[in-house]
Amino acid sequence: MKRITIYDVAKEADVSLATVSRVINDSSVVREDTRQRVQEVIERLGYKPNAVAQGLALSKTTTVSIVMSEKLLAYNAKILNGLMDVANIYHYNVMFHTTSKGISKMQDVIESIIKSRVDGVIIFNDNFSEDEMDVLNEYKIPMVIVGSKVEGQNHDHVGNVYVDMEKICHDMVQKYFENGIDDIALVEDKLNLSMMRQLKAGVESAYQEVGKEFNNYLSYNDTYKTSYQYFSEYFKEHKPAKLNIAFRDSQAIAILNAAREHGYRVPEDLEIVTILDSKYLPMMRPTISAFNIPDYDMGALAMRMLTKMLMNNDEKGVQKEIEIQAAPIVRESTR
Amino acid sequence: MKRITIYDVAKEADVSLATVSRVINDSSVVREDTRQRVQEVIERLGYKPNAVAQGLALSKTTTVSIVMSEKLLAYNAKILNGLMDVANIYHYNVMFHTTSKGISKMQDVIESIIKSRVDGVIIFNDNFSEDEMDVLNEYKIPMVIVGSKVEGQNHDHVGNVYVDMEKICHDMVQKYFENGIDDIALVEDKLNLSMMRQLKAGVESAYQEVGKEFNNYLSYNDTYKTSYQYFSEYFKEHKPAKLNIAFRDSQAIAILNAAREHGYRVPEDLEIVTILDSKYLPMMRPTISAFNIPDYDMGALAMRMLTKMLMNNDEKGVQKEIEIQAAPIVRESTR
DNA sequence: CGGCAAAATGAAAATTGTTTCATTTTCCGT
DNA sequence: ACGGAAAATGAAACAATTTTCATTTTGCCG
Repeated sequence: MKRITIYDVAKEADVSLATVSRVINDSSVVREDTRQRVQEVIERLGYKPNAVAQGLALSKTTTVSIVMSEKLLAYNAKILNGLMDVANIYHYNVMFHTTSKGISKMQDVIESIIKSRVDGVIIFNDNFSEDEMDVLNEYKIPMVIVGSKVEGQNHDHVGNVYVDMEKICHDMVQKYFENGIDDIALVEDKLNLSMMRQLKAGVESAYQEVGKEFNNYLSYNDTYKTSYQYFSEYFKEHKPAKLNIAFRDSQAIAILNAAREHGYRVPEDLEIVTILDSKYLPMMRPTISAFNIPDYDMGALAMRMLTKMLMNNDEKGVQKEIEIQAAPIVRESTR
Repeated sequence: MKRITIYDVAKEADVSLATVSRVINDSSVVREDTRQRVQEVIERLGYKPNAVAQGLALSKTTTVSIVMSEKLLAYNAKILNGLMDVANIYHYNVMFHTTSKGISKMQDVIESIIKSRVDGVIIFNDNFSEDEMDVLNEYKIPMVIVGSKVEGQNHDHVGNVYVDMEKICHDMVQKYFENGIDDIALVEDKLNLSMMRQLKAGVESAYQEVGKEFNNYLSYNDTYKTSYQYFSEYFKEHKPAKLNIAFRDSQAIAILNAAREHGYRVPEDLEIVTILDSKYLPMMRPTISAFNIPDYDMGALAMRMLTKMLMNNDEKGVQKEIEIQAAPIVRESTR
């Protein structure tokens, strides 16, 4: 009933532990006939090395942690797919951590990351403070931060894969100015705060450049339903702005549905664009414009960066910062 | 630069390893003043127990594995949230595994689960064969299978949390019969094969009961786009069935958009219902009917079941089978 | 066939905890 | 203050591997 250990294999094959260990780890210094003998015993007994003991002996768990908020997870499974595929390719295990209000705080996650002795961590920029980063940094756990640009960090073993939405949003607004449109509204959001900041910065700077101030913020609603109700009310008293910038699909759809039910036409009376693309946008009538942010690739690149950092112990020659380009996807809701 | 171990703490606090271990584990047999002294040293040195060494010493990792296909993950992040929340409550770590065609096969996942010595596993019914279950079962790793009913298994440490769609689908079709409608079409899907089987079985049995045979299957298309194109073509030559049953949102939306563009009215000319609900269904015009499957709860219940199995070593008194009830959500696309 | 280098193997220490069992200390009643 | 029981502590074994260093075996050359 006991699990089979390296001892059992050694005894059965009449060799020492060291030799068994060597054949497990493909060490080249073992003679071909003994390798085969040991291998045969391993298979016959169904021996599987204990990764826990290996981890202890090697001070290396071949495991990386991924931490993201549950909200983000629900919205962004594709980035997780990218992370997982690359982790699998390099045979890393992944410990998965989520933060959610009430149940699991960042503090606890960090605690368990440290105790688990994972080799590295992937962490999403949002709801993750400077202090928390410093804690992990003290333990010299290589990490890559995904999502948006980390400012002013100069830590040696921290990588960063991000999209910069600021410029692209700035340029979009500028283009509307060129076409004589400056009646723009922006829906606040809390899904990804750091990206939201970039968005706001981009829009505001475009306004500043023409000597105006932007402050047409529409207030945040967590769900589609409340958002839709809000806009339904809002459009009773206000004419929609000519261009409406949302952050995620449900907000954009809320504007679309509410506006149309008030008799407005999209895109003739108002245009709608959202930052985060989703597969549902092309299903709407009219289809809704967005930006293409290659989530899967971001995940894949981030994990690849981390594996590189883990392999190069010296950490030379590993690019530690990658900016992903977003591209506008023009559909029927803008022109 | 070296990590602080229990030895360092013991020496600094002038006690034995055993005592330090006892204060870490809240053993009650240590005197209050020495506990405080040790605790103070632990904090001063910033000692964090090494979970890997603990795992080795205890033959227990306080870690559970979750395995699901990437496709399912993209569709069903909520169930993962349920799993994670409960895992966090009981302070279990989670190893996350995905299967994806090409990159990571179930075989490899099982291999790494065994090597990692996790305490238990949560696994989704789909693309997971009887044989594979047997392998895990040989290692006596407690597991709960989520998603749909596991037939004919009688293994001692296997739990099952599932929805049974068969009856509810059967009843739905029956109701349409009562209203004189028997012109029904069903869209094939491969997202969750076992659930799809239930769906088919339910529909077919309803037909059989009235002495007819059901075989109006519409073919499977992986994406919204191909699905939409398919229905656009299809409706050129065929009149839509009176009731169209899809499996997931994108298929239902494809039917909706294609049908309307051919001048059909929903729900007057055709009704549409989909098995899996999604938050986008209420955003459509008309809104689309579905079934409420409480994903979050399913995840939470599954993980709770597993934690119970892990705590009751005897495994008595743990309910090992839970059937979740689905409920129809009637929106505008049916009546 | 002896000698020697190279290759293969093994013994033992190291990794960081937990736990059992023996020993020491404390506390209590007298 | 003493005996004995109870409580606290410590020494050592144990968990399953890797790795270093010493030892043995092999192979080759003269």
